[in-house]
Amino acid sequence: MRSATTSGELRAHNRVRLLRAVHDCGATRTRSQLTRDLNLARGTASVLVAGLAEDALLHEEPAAGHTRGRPTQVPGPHPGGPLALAADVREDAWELAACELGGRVSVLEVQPHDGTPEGALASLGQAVSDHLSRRVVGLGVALAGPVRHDGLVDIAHLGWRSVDVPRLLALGRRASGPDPVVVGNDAGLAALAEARRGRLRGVRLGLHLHVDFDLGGVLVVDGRPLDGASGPGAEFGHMPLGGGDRPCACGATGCWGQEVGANALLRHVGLAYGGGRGRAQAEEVLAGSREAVEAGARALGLGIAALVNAHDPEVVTLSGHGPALLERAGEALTGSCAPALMAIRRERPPRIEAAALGWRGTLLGAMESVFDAFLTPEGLERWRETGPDQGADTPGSRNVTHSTPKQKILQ
Amino acid sequence: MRSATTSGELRAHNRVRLLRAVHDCGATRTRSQLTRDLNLARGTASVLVAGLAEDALLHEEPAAGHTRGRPTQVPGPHPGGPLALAADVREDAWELAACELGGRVSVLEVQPHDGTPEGALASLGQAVSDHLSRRVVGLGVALAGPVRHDGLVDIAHLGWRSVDVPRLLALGRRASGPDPVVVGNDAGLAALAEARRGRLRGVRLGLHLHVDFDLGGVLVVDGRPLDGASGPGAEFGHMPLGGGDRPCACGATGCWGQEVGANALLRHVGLAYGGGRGRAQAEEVLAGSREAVEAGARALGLGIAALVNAHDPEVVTLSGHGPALLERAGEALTGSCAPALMAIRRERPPRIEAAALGWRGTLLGAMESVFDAFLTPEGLERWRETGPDQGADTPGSRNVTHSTPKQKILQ
DNA sequence: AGGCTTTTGTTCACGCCAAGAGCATAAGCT
DNA sequence: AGCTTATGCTCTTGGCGTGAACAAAAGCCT
Repeated sequence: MRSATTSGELRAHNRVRLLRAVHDCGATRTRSQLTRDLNLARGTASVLVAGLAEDALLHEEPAAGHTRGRPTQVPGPHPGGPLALAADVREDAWELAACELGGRVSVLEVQPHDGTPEGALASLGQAVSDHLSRRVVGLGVALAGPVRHDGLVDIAHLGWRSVDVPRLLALGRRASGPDPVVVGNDAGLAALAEARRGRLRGVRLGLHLHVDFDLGGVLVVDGRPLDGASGPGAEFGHMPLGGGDRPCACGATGCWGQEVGANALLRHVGLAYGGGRGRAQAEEVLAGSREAVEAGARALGLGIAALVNAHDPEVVTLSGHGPALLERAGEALTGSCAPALMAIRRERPPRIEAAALGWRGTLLGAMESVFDAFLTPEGLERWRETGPDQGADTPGSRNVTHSTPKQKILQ
Repeated sequence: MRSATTSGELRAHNRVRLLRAVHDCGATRTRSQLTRDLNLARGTASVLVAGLAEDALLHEEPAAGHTRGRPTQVPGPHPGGPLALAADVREDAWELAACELGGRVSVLEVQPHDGTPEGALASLGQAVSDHLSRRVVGLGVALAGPVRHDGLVDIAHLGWRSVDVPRLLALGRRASGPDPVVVGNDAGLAALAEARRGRLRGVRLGLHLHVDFDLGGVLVVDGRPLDGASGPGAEFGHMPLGGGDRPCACGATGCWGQEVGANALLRHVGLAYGGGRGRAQAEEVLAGSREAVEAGARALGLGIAALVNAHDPEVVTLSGHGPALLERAGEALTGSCAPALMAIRRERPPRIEAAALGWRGTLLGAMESVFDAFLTPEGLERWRETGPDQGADTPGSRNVTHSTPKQKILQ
């Protein structure tokens, strides 16, 4: 968030701070707590809350437990307030959910698909279209592959090459779709969710690794996954850290991800792998074959050591199949990790933990990415202009200018 | 910089913005340019500049070339303004310099030392003490090894183990030393300098690699090198990216830095290496042995490819011996880099460039690290309180409270 | 039950800040 | 010498957060 330089921007800035605080705590904190936490005067908080309530962004409800003193209120999502649509697209199905401010998720639809870009995205686009309303402030889509800033996606194991996700989503949709449409990869979005509502909360530098068929990972800096120059990063799986030397579908050789994910497990026990099939079998291997699991865990530990040497994160979190590897072969993991650490890192090695949000993280991350775009001075200003819930409470009391047209933001 | 939330902080914030703009451009821009660039009203700029001039932070001089209209002024360092002390400690000598706002450097002393922590740091501490004055707003020290947040430093090739740099610097110094004392490693500081005054200026995500005896490297995010949890990062040299499998002095195996720096060059031609000796010979090898140079360049390129896969930086900059490797064996470098890239990275690979500041970067980075601490609302407030150039221009015109004591900040 | 204490919300006067208009200034240009 | 142009300065204006005074709404105590 760019910081305020004029007194006018101050107000917008404080509106965002308050709304973000409500969102980040899941609408659990009372107004008086928020006032203290944000270092506001009570009077300022009054004005801010009143303004946000009038704009259908907040709605206060009485707090549950009291002690003494005048009872305080808990600001939470407004019944007519903003909604983020979030979609998680996996190899054989997608899931679409609506999320309100504060993070409450309602699953709207789950549908299988045939794995082709068109098959997966056209049906999702239709579902998105069905659930559009003035309340929708954006769509976040999680996909299992590298995403470029222009929305093009490659998913090697599904054979997706430079797939234009926003365009395919728009098939059969009415004129104006959700705005913005944020496309991100599963590992990066899982990391984002973990940073906001999981184990990486409050962590200045964390490392998140997401184990699915492949391995994805990112650094989380000050609560935000680190983007690359041409798109979200999250490609730690394509460094040669696992000790192998297989050619990888990505075009490089010896990629770490080749040795760690579900594909590696399947390969290890001689099953067919690749193409995005075999989730069920992989889970059987994970439960059954100690040897395959330990091999994966060792490769995971080896790479973690290299990344810890280089980046010195405070915590390493694992999502997807990662927690299972940690639970069933934790000693193999740490046993391969420790000797590969620099001596000075061994004194205080980072914690290696299961992510708090598990597989749900990718969907929650898609939601957070939408709210990240919304919870800005610009996002709130647009909400005011497009005017949801117009005139219901206070007819004619506002001078709304319906001037600025919606603008497409892709990242 | 934490952003303003009250109207009082607004002024402090804008003072910082203006001063930072003057510093970052090297005191070249005119007041009218700055006013436009920072989106200030002319009146606001007037007040800000007047205030900063009264506090002995800025001094305006007439601009050189005019066109039409009333001539404008160029704000630059005040003759009694803040000075940053910056030291570059190498294996056999140190250099101490004083830097004014805007970045002009005056070398104060250069002295050889015996390579021991005491030998190097006591004499440097004495020199620092000799040049202390009320104008000094901090000391930055660049060292060739990992630094922890508490100021402890390890330099494997010099045998420094958990050396308490601030303490040794204080030997024989009078009661109050410079404040803050910022200790950083050479690669990280070179990256910082490059981010502010070199090729990484304005780059959102860059990768900087510093080749000396070993190899150091960091990501530069939004103009700042990425710190680790327990200290500045800059340890990319200790990932297994170079294709070797030698045990490293750091305690791990196969470290990339083993294959790239001056030590690797010396080893490649059968000369003694390690212990921080052999800078002259290494430069001869660099000039003479094509084979050794190409081996180093290949290892460098291989690691760069892995890092580009993972992080997707916009530019990769090389300092120390890096530019020589690039110049004398650029094809070997790119030849080993390209095939190790993911296919999607090959389409638009990042530029690999020599750093603009060369070996000077470490010293300049040490300076920037001091100004980074100073150019904050807190830093400027302290300057006001400790009151440089008190009452010279405007005796008794200010109500200065000499209350807040100096406070030690180490990082 | 009634009064007291405690905490929170509301209102308003105040001070501070940046914006912006009007005017002054100092050059180049004709 | 007078005009044009860009910049600096000053003063008024509107907006914002602060903090004090007051009101409100509960729990607590006698």
